[in-house]
This record gives sequence, C-alpha cells and structure tokens, in this order.
Amino acid sequence: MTESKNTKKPASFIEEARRKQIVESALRTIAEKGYSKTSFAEIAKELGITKGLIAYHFEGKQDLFLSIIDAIIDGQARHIADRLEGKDGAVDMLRAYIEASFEYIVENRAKAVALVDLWGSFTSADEKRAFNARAYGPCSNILRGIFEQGQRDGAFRAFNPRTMTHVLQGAIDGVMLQFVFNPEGIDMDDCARGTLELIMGAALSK
Amino acid sequence: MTESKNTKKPASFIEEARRKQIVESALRTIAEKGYSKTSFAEIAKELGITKGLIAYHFEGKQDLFLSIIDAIIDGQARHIADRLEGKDGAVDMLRAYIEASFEYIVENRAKAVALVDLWGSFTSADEKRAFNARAYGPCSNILRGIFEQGQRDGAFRAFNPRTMTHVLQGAIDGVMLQFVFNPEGIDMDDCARGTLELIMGAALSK
Amino acid sequence: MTESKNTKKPASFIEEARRKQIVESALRTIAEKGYSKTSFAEIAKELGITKGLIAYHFEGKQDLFLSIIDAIIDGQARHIADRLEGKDGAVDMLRAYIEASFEYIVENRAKAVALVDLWGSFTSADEKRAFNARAYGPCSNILRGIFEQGQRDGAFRAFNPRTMTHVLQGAIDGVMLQFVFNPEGIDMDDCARGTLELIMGAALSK
Amino acid sequence: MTESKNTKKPASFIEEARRKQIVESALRTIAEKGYSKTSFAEIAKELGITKGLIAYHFEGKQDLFLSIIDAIIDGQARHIADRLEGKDGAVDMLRAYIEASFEYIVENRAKAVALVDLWGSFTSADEKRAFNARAYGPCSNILRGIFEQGQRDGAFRAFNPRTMTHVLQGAIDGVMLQFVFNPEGIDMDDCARGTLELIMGAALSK
DNA sequence: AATGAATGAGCATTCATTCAT
DNA sequence: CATGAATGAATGCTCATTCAT
Repeated sequence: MTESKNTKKPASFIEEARRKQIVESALRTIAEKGYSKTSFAEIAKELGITKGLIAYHFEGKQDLFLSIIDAIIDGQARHIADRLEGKDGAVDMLRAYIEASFEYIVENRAKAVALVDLWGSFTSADEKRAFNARAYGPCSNILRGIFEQGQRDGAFRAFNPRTMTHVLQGAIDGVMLQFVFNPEGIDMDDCARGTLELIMGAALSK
Repeated sequence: MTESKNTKKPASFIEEARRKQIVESALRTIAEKGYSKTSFAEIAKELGITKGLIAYHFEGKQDLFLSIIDAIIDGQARHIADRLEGKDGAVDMLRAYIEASFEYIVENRAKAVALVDLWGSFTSADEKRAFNARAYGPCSNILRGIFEQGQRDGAFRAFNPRTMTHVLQGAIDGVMLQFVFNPEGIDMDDCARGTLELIMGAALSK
Repeated sequence: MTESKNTKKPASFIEEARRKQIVESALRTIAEKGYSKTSFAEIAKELGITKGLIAYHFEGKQDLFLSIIDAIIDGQARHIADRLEGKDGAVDMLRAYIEASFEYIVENRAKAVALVDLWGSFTSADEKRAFNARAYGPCSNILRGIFEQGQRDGAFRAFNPRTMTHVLQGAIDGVMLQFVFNPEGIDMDDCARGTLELIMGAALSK
Repeated sequence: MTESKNTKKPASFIEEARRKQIVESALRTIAEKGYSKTSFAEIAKELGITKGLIAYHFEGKQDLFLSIIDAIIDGQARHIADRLEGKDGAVDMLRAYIEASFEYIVENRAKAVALVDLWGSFTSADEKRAFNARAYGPCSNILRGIFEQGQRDGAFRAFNPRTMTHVLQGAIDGVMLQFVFNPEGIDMDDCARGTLELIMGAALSK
C-alpha cells in the first residue's frame, strides 16, 4: 500500500537521478539537524531546488522517508555481502559478518544516526512491522543462514539459530545505538572484538 | 527521586499527582500514536483537560519528555535493583540483571515503545549526550559494577568490563528493539536465556 | 466606564499599599522588558506574589495600566508644581516649567520609557482621547495659565497661548521621545537650554 | 529603495505587490485597532488571505513591522524631499521642511497613528536604538543640513545645529503626538505656523 | 521537469482571568 | 487577603501539500 518505488511510471533517467539526489540530501540533513527539523524546505534549500520539486518526485513525506531507509539498509546489506564474498567456512563468514557490520556503522555514522532518528516515524503496529521486515530482513537472513550452515558443517554446536540471530543482531544494533548517542564514549573496535569472542565462545563446537 | 527540575517550591501533592498523570498519559499516547503525533492537544484530549494545564505543570515540551524518560529509566532501574536485592554472588547478580531487564521490557512494552520513539527526538550532539547519560547511566553502572566485583571475586575471568558492559547492554537493547517492532516475531524468554548463556560462557572462569 | 479608583470599596490601608506596590513593580517591569513582555505573571514574580493577587486588586489589565499612567503623570505634575512654588513672574515660571519638565524626564527615564510603551495600548478613538486628557491635561493647563498670565502682565507679547502650549509641550515631549530611544545620542541640558531660548525669543515682549 | 532584507532573489513582481498589500493592510489595522490587536490573523482576515501567506512573504512579525515603519518613514522623507526640490535658500528650505512635515502628518494621520503605536513595540535598548536610527535618521539629516547651510550662508545666526535639530524635530513629533491622540483638539495649521515663527525668531540673523 | 504562490491544519506557548479553598 | 490550579482563547509560526504557470 505504501510502496514507494517500482510504481506505474517508467522512471526516467533524470527522475531516478533526482530521487537519489534528494534521498541523499535528506539523509544528510536528518543526521545533522534531526528528523523533526528536516522539512521539505530544509532539504530543498540544501539542494538549491524548491519544495515543490520534492513533492513532485515523491508521493509524500512517508515515501521519501521509506526511500531513505531503503538506501541505508541496502547499503549495509551490500557492504556485508561484499565482505562475505569468497568466504566459505561458517566461522570465517560469521567473523566477516560481525566485522563488516561494525565497519559499516563506524564508516557511516551519519546513516546510523538517521536510522535511529527515522524509526520513530513509524507509528502504527503495521508500519512498525513493515519497517522491521525492511530493516532486519536482509541482514538477518544472511546471519541465520551462516548459523545454519555452521551447524550442518559441524563447526557450530547445537543452539536455536533463530534466537542466536536475534541476540547477535541485537548486540550489534544496541552497540550502534550507543555509538550514535556518544561516539567518543565507546571504542567500537573493542566492542567488535568483544562481540566476536562472545559469539565464538558460545557457538563453536568444543 | 523523580525530581526533574530544581524548583524551589516543595511541589504540592496535587501538583505532583498531575505531573504524574500527564506523564503517564503522554507515555501511553507516544506508545500508541508515536512521538511525532503526540502533541499537548492530544495528551490533553486523552486526559480531558486543556493543553494550557500541561503548559502550566511543565516548563515546555522538553521538560515533559525528559520527565517521561526519567519515569521509564527510573522504573527500569528500580525494577532491576529490586531483583538484585539479596543477591551477593556476581554470577547470581548477573543472571538476575539479565532476567530483570527482559522481564521489565516484556511487562512494560508500552514504555519500551515510547523509549524507542523518544530516542530519535534528541537531535543535537549535546542533547544526544545528555540523553545517553540519563538513559544508560543508571543501569550501565550497575552492570559494570557486577563485572568488576566478579573479577575481584575470581568468579569471572579477565576481560574489559567496560566493553563487556557495552556489548551486553547493547544486546538487551537491541533485542528490545526487535520486540518493539515486531513482538510476535520474537520469543523474549528464549532470547533472555540465549543472552544469559552467551555471557556466562564468555565471562565465567574456567 | 473604565474608572479605576474611587469605586465602591472603601479601600483599606493594606489594599492601597498593595495597589501602589504592584503599580511600581509593573512600571519597573515595563521600563525594563517592554509592555508586550510585561504580564501579570512577570510582575507577580518580581514582587514574590501570585498572579491571582494582582487580578484581585485590579479590575483587569486596563485598570492596572491606567493606574500606572496616573502614577507617572501625577508624579510629573507634582514635580512641576513644586518647582513653580514661590515663583510669581510669568517669565520665571516659564523658565521653571521647562527646567522642571526636563529634570523630571532625565531623573525618571524609566517612567518616560514606560509611558511611551504604554500609550500604544490605547487603541480606540475614545481611549486615545481619554488618555490624552489624562496625560496632557494637568501640565498643559499649568502651561497655558503661565502664557495667559504673562500676556496679561505685559511680559509676553501677543500670540495664541493655546497654540504656543501645543508647540512647547510638543517640543518637550518630542525631545523626551528621542531621549527614550537613544539616551546617549542626545544632550538633555543643551536641549533644555535650547528650548528655553527658543521660547523666550518668541514669547518675550520686545 | 524600499528593500528591507538582503534577499538574494530579485523579488518577483507578484512578491513585491503582495508585500506592499500586506504592509498597507497591516498599517491600516494598526491605526484602527492598535498594535497589540494587530495579529497575522487579523491582517489576513482583512485581506481575505490566510495567515500562512503572510508568514510566507515575511520572515516574521519583526520583519513585517519594520517594513511598515520603512513605508511610513520613506513616505515622509520622500514627501519632504519633494517639497524641498527647487528651494536653495536655507530659509526657504526650513519653511518648506516644517510645512511639508505638518502636511504629511495631517494628510496621513493613519500613518502617524500607526507610527505612535509602533514606537512602543521596540523593547530592548538595542531595538530602540535601531528604530531610532531608522526613524529619525532620514529626516534629521536633512534638517541638520539645512541649519548648517544657513549658518555657512550667513542666513542663520550661531547656534548648535545638532541641538536645534533635536528641538525642532521634537516639536514636530510632539505636536503630531497630540494630533494622534485628539485630532479635534488641535489646529495643525496654527501649530505649523507657530512652530515656524518660533524657529525663525530664534534662527534668523538679526 | 520545475517553480513558487497559496493553503489550511497543526504546533507549542502565553496570558488575563476565574474560582474554590 | 491570598493562593494556585485551571481555563480557553489567541499568538506567531511551521509545514506538507496543491496547483497554475
């Protein structure tokens, strides 16, 4: 119902370029000034275009913000997939997954900040669920796949891969949150290493 | 304990009751309709009072929202402190801390939802830092204290208690986040148990 | 209709004292913060009493503000009358009138500032006329009296005393206005002397 | 000439027309109902537009009110400059200045009323100074120029032109004030003539 | 594809005023 | 006399959205 892309219009080259440009500007603005101070006018000013043009290219505020989240999530999933390329052992893949996740957060703090700001804009239970699927789906599937493969291979011992996915992904997100709120107060490399040790200690076969 | 301002006046009974009433209504409204749709008018309507009265009892929107966060955080810290009462071994305390944290989240989902919504409302770097201190301070201090005591007692092996605190608290918050977005999609008891195993496997002396 | 004093109530001692106290505080507040930022709350805060008490002692905002103007005007008229005491020649009286007027303005700049701020609060033609009578009446009558006496005595030559009163009083008020807006930009002693010379040159018999 | 901001854009035709229309409506409303009752809503209602549109064309209340003052002051200065055109003797110029000043006041009483109301709306010392420069600057400079030229020419005798400017401009403003408060109670032609005689008697070389 | 004038609903906040205690 | 809780109307201002050009 609230699909934002792949609708009717053939989406010309200039159309897509504009959308991308606006999404990136909005993301920057949210990270800098916060969601509540990010108006169409603010974005338009930063880009040197008019408010009307944003309304022309997006169906509404909701559409724009969903596109931003897509951009953030897609970027993260792509980054992780890149780092997993070539790895075939589950242990190596798990290490790569964790390292890639922390890397992406540290190198794209603005996106993390925007994401935290944005998730408050999904209010109804339905919107929350939709956001959840979009935000957790891509990465969680990869992660659960790693756990399952490792258990098949005998590299990992027996545990509920679904639960382990919730907890590990939770740890990554929770540390990200602290990094968003107080980047100087947390050493992300230490946390990446700590998370890795934690999970390896619990997951590896003895 | 729940003082939020340095008001001179001792705050009358009726004053304190109204503040509490408004805070609770606001919390409910945020959990239901989301932060961005929670206006003074909305809260007032729900309570059957005028928005002027909210302005009379709070110095502004910020004052109200900080009071809400205080109510959530204080509630959580108090709940955890209660469950820790009587425990003196670090292992028992750690177990109690994790179980109490998950308990509180599950039993007070509305507060968790509101907290997640509120996270995004602190925009400037300064506001973020201030929120961070308020939100993480109370619980994180308890948790780090447990790790340090356990290491002194020889119950826990050597690790950086600060990092372990970031990661464990992160895992709790991150799982809470998933519970907020999709309560049916996650089994919190399993996650509590999984988190406990994870941390025990990594923290206990061999 | 909008009479403020001498109504029904016998006006007890404490009643009058409170009224005076409130009027003086309000005058100070207006001079400092401006009419538009002078609320009952502001005045109450400065006095350490409550808003309600002000509403109790005055019939409304209008009543309070009229009382302030009365206080200012009465003070000025009394000051001028004091300085005229003992003078009996029209020339001496005119000199005393001008000097006393400037003196009062310089020594009571706060009152002048408040007066300028306040006169914008009389909006309808009727209110304006009422304010005019109150503000100009007392002093203008004295001044016209001086001109008329001087002409009878032969000290002053023939001119319309009514017009001369308008112009001289106008000059005093107009210079006051400049003093209100930019006290450092104007030398009030020079202006007093200049005004005196001007009027003497025009009024004295050759 | 009537630029009030340092806007980059050249200000379209329709933009300038709207601004002018709003300024004129606001001026009328102030003159009728008083400054304190002149809200965006009031102006919008009078014009049959929405208050949002006023906010769209002006940066805020201050911007609008400064524009009104500019309109009044510019109009007065232009009127005086017109009447001075062609005059080259200082005596003729001084007469023209006074006559033009009174003319403008009488023919534009609404503007005078609004100006008097607006006087009180500048509260801080800085605002007062800024208003002073804007309101007195243009005319005062002309007037002082006339006095100085007359002294160089030998038409006027020795006096401090700065002080004389304060007093004469003060007389004009002070008489205007009385005209604002009670137009029926004052004969402006008489006052113009009286002011002229006064100043000529004091300024002319013997 | 892009502009910018215009809307209208909504926002937090202010404030004189009322009134039970 | 005095308080302080409560009201309700008003205020300046923001903003997503619409639409003629």
